[in-house]
Amino acid sequence: MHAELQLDNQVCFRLYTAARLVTHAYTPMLTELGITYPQYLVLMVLWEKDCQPVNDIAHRLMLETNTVTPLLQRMEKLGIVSRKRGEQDKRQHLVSLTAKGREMEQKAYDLIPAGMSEQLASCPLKLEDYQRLAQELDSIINTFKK
Amino acid sequence: MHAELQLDNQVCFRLYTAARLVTHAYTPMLTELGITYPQYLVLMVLWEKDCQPVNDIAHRLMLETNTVTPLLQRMEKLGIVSRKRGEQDKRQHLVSLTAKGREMEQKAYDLIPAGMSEQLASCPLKLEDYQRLAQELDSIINTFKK
DNA sequence: AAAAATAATATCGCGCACGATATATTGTTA
DNA sequence: TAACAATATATCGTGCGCGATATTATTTTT
Repeated sequence: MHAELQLDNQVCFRLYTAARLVTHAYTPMLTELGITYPQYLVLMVLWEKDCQPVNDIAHRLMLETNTVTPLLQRMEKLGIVSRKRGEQDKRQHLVSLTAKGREMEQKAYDLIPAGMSEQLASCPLKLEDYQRLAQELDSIINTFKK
Repeated sequence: MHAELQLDNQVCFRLYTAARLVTHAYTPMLTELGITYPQYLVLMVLWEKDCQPVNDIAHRLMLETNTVTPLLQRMEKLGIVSRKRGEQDKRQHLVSLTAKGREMEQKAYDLIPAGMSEQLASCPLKLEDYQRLAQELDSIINTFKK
């Protein structure tokens, strides 16, 4: 009977559930693009700045490289990124978008914002709520990041 | 150059990251208990009400049964839950805590709130922020749940 | 410059999470 | 009551996510 151990009092459980459900809401659009949500995150990183080493991508997404490496290998098989050894530092693997990977930006822009805002129509939160939510999540992320 | 596709503008990426990092913060305490975070969630469900069918546990955690079944099988191997066929409905598997599973509630109470509040000390959010955050996450969860 | 430490990436193993499918039991309908 | 639909759970395959460890290349120290 410890109130601290009740599921309904857990912010972490809500984060865990909200993240799963919102990520899941992306899948119809992402399936049309032929990718998963983590792969979409990698694409966003590369659309911002092409040709980055594995470490930089991992840091940007706050993931371990042993998560990102297999992710990139799968994306390479899909033909959306290519990897080549660094010239000055041969330990690095530089990851670049292929033509297909670059073209997916426009498709994503056509599908995803519309698809998500449609699903969010019934959500009572307003723009300012999302902005504050983003700030509070950033506080939490900063508290726990290494 | 689509602002909608920039990582920094994504609430979903923040949810995904915050959930990962906060869950990760539980691991030192959970390792001491010998369980994982999803297993801890199942325990919280059973501490609230012992002896539940797989479906009820899955609904409470908003997970699919094909996620929960293997989770429970692992927990059975660990000796923290037991499963028996339902009497009136032989399709059901009723999941109950073992003595070990029940004893873990006190251990969890001793370890987890203290361990988490220690790590949260440097987080600028106040009690009222967490309460509003919980409400907003509930709005999001309600919007996307089936 | 050889040896040791560090850094970048990869590999392995395990536990989720879930779509698709299978199996057994119960409920419903013709 | 026999056929059919629905329900509860399980199994299988794939993709994360990460701790532990390995490999190769670079940097630092002796």
